[in-house]
Amino acid sequence: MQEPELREIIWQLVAAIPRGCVTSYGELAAQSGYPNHARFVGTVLKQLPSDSALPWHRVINARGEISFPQNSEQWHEQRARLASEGVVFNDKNRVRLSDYCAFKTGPT
DNA sequence: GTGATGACGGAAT
DNA sequence: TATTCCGCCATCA
Repeated sequence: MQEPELREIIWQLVAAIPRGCVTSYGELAAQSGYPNHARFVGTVLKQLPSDSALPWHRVINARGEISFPQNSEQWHEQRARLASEGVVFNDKNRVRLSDYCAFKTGPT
C-alpha cells in the first residue's frame, strides 16, 4: 500500500453512507480507487473495533445479503441495525435494490 | 518466502 | 432465476 492509511479511506467511505441506505464491498472498493479490493474492504471492516462509530452494518455483499452466517450474532445485529434504519429484508434475507444507494463521495 | 484464508465479485452452468 | 466455480488481492500463520 502506497497510501499511508488506505483503511482510513475505507472508513470515510463507510461513514459517508447515508442512513437508511446500504452499499456493497465492491462499491466501496471501487470508490476508494481499487475496484478489485472488495475483500480488502471486508478485511478492514473486520478489524473495526466494536467501539467504532462507523455504520459498518450498511455494508453488504454484491448479492444484497449479509455476509455473516445466519446463526451468527453479527448477522442478527447487522440486520437489526438496518431494520432500525428502515432497510427491509425480503424472504430471502436480501436487501431491496431500492435501498441500494450509490452514495458517491463526489471526488472531482 | 511460501501457503492458506477471507465481512467478495462476477461469470458460467 | 438459483447455485456453483473461479479469480483478485491483502493479511495471517
